[in-house]
Amino acid sequence: MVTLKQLAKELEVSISTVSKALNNSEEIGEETRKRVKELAELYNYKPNKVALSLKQNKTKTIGVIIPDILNYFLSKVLFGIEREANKHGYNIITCISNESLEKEKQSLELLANGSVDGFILSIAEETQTKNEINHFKDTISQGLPIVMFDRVAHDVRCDKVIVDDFESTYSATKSLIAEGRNNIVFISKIDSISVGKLRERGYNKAILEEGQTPNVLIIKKNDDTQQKIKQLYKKYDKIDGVIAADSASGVIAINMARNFKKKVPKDISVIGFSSKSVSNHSVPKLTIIRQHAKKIGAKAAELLIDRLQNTSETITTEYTTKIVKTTLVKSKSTLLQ
Amino acid sequence: MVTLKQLAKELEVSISTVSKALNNSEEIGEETRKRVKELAELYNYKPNKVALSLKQNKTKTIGVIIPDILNYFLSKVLFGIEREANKHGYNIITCISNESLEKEKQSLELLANGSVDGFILSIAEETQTKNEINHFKDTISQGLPIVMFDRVAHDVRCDKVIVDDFESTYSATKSLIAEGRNNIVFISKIDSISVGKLRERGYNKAILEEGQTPNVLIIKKNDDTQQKIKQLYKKYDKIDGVIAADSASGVIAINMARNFKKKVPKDISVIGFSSKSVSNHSVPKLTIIRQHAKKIGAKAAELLIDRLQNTSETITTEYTTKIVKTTLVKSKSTLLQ
DNA sequence: GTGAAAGCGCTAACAA
DNA sequence: TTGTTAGCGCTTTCAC
Repeated sequence: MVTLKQLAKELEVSISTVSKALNNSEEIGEETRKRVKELAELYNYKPNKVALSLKQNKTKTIGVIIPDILNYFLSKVLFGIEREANKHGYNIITCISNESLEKEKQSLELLANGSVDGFILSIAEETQTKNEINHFKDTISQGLPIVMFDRVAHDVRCDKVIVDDFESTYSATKSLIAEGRNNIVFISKIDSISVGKLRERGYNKAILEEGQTPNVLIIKKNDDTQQKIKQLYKKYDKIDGVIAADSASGVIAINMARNFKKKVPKDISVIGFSSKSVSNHSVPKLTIIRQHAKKIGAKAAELLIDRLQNTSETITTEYTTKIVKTTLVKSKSTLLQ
Repeated sequence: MVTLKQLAKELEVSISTVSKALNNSEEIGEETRKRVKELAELYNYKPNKVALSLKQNKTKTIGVIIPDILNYFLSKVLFGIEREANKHGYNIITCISNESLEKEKQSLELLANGSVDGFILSIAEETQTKNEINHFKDTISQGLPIVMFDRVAHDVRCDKVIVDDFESTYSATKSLIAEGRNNIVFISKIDSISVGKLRERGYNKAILEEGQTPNVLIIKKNDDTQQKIKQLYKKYDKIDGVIAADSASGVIAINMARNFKKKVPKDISVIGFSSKSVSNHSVPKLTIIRQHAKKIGAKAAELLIDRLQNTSETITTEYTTKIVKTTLVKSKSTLLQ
């Protein structure tokens, strides 16, 4: 990489002249500016990012910590973050906590050494079950702002972007009830995280309001989802509706239904929290609750960057919690229009 | 963040003393070392990463450019890269080219300003169709090593990690033939990228060797995969085998087969390039060609880091192409054991 | 055993 | 209009 020094030497001017010329300073004469720029162009000069970061005490880099990169929703949020960040000239350093508290702590500490200007994260499962939040508080008090999305800790004072998990599950359940279903089961592989619990509560509320009895199937990490759903259908042959809290269960519920001579959506309706591309995996396609993952990511990035750029009175600014509303996208796994 | 300067001031010693003490230099007296370390501990001192990078002219950061973060295989490779990189004390900056040549170029240029020590990437679709490779060559000649994985450019001299696409598709096709299938169709949504072409060739070779006629269904980006597969089944009712080049088509082929009263695997066998978790989306589960994505990522990271650390005679070192062999993982969508 | 000083690449206040 | 200098945080050589 060419440096200012080398350009200066070759042009026989001082380093600061070169620097100013390249930054279009009015101080520098037309003629010199032109010469400098030409040489810089020729050598494909690019200001050294590291030096700039050191000088300006900011890196234009965001640390993103996500629990699981193989989760479609989370990847999509990451996508949204990356795009929005890029738009504002920020890069992202990605760490994967792998649902582990320890790794999450490490990542936070490792990047809190000047590598990034702030964090965007979704909390690891272990962190949620152990209810640990001190590492977040420490980071924030070191002056590094955090924006949490999806799985958030309400006791940490920071910006947040969340989904209306409770309401959307409530109304999805209601819509199945409106179809005339009265044996609706709730299937969840994400029982242990906050959003999973919220969704279950939304389902419960809707069911109880109708005087029906909740029926919940929790699938654990190492369970065989197909087996579990098969057993469910075997045990309750009256099931006529499924609300799936995760992206796979809904698809599997549809595909498995045929083994029990249940026609979808004639005999049973299915709605899942999933994405368009996964909803394609079942025949008929799954009706989904879309979470607008990209938008969540973009919003999180926007909030963080706003905060980073309002250097002045960061302290006084109140923290925001933005709710990104879900959308029910109807496919052929449900009856209602 | 506390700096050496602040520690030095408080301890009433010089900055260099503090630095040396923290680095366990033998030059510094036992007593002083202890005092320094205690204060550093107290203030939770961490050496500023940016300053270190500037001083040592390396960032311990790897730039990763992937075409599509929503592709399960690519995300999984990213996971492998991240884990291996972390193990060696490296962080990763992720850029998503979104299959665009322009974005790929930009990312490369943007990070080639001292932000990273080298790159790991898989080539964007547009880059492959336009057969552009100069941006890679430029980056390498600037002294930033590149490791390519999966979709590689053979004309660029750099380390590569690839899958045995041709051979594995060839032998998967052969295995269906061995089951007695003689109307095997090849379905691909990744026609335009190098690996897609290799897989198709592997299929063709196996089919032609048996004197059968290849039958290929190409699905374009905006096509409805379910519709396409439905039409296929309608048009060729003799189909008794499917080789799917991408992760979704195999799953859909299975789930759609039932609409045509085809029993899987009695009447039709299906094999797809996919992952364990997606293979679960079909009933019965899809037999897959596993690509060991995490291993590919880990290997790529290993190759890059090796090269970065052999500072001495990088030039003389020959470039490696590592082939990570796939594994056929049998489920209930095929007959053979 | 400890400290002063240079230098990594850059910007910017100040001097000329 | 151009140059000198200091300084961002750190390591390291060399002097004391």
